[in-house]
Amino acid sequence: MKYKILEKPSCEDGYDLVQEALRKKTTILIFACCKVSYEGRALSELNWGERIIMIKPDGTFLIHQEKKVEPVNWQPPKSRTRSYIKNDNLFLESHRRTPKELLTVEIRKIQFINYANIEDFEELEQAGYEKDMGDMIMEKPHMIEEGFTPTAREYSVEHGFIDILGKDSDNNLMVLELKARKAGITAVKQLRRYLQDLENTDNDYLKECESQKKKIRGLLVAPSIMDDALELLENEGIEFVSIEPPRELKRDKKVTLDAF
Amino acid sequence: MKYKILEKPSCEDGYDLVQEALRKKTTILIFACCKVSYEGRALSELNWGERIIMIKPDGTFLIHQEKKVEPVNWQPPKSRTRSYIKNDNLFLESHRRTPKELLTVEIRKIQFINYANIEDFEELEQAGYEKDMGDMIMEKPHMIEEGFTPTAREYSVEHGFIDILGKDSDNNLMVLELKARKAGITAVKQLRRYLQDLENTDNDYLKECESQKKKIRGLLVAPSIMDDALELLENEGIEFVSIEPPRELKRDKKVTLDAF
DNA sequence: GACTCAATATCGCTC
DNA sequence: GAGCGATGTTGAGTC
Repeated sequence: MKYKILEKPSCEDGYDLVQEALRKKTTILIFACCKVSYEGRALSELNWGERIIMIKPDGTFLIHQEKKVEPVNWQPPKSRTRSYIKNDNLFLESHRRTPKELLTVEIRKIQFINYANIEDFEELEQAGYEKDMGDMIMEKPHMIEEGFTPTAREYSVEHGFIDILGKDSDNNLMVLELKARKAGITAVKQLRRYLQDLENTDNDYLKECESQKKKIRGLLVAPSIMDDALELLENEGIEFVSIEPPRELKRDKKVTLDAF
Repeated sequence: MKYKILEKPSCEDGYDLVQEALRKKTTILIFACCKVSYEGRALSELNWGERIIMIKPDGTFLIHQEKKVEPVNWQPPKSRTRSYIKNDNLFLESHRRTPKELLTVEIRKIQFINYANIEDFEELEQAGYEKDMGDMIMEKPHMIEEGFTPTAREYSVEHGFIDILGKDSDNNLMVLELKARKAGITAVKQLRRYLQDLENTDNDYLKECESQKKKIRGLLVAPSIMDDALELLENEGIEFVSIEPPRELKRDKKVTLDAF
């Protein structure tokens, strides 16, 4: 059966449906008056009120109030759900091992409850992120400037990773910090710290640069930059390169490639 | 009416129910075969498949697949939902102004659809966070050590805010960095940066400290600490104080206080 | 499993 | 509305 719905069932009938749904590994939706308590990484209590409960076949457990994107309480995938009747109420428990977390829902009045056998074989295709930008720049380094040659990606320094490291046509070292959205002052500070890290590092290549009087150029690469960030960047002698993150889905790309 | 459910309705009937639900500002749940596209801060496409759609009266729009805690696509509160019929299919659009974002769902087969008038006047009560730790330490400073006196909270320095600033019994300056969970190396680095910031700041009190040969003590306060963080901390001459975040709900506290 | 980093992060708070 | 920090962040990739 694809799905089953019970309207205003007793807690006992609700319990039977939950058991059936868990056995069949289906997705459960409940609209009910409930009370919620959580203990684990933190501690929380939510008094009686109506909410929507969703339990997914992967163990995910969500409780939504009528506001906000985020669930008021939840458990992550691989949590174990069990249910029982106590004092005529329906209890749902979701348990996680590491870290030890327990979510307990006490239901006293079910408005409706259902389970659904979801058939979905598709995955989200997306674009427009920092990684896509990095991929694009590695493929087409001339987007940064003529003669730019990337030499490393995710290059580790004291305070983090430099997104892209490379050389310009004069063999100056170039340090690229990528942002997929409008760059703020934090992005400039981050890049500044990486540049300091590089200067403090004992690195043969850098020593060679120094002996040849090569510069280290810092470049912030983003679609746009905030005013205060631009000011700090100019004071620090860092350059700004405006590049939009690629807005092309892989599927579109694949289609384009297939055409040739 | 508290709620309404339609099983396997036509897209036209589904459209009517959506319109009614939007007018009544209720929460909508739909289990249907749909196709989703999003364009805004990023870009995404999700091909035909069955999902659960939730639209809340605050404008929140969620699309859940059968896995994960996070929705596969969504819009935040205050988004505007509209619906229409095109090519015999039901379209749902959720639009946001700033930043400009559009989520479009095309539904070709509805398994069930309902709206629910949720009554919920409760808010989540929680404990076990960094803020609770700070409150506790401000109330009971001797938890840090005998003679500790807090002087400021959220004290602003170049790279951020010092959680708690204070003095020990010898009038040495104490800089506390709080973490509600196991402290990692980033917490130590953060504290180290704040200490550097303080030393670089032109501050009368600090000058006075210097003239009196007072020290600046950095303290990382957390329930526990990772090995590498402990190593760095010891090298930096920073102290570690183990304190568990308070696990007491405000309601419990209130009851306790009322008892006296 | 632990660690690191990005995210359409979301959310609450301050300015 | 922008900016900043915390989050039971989640999720993905790497080691």
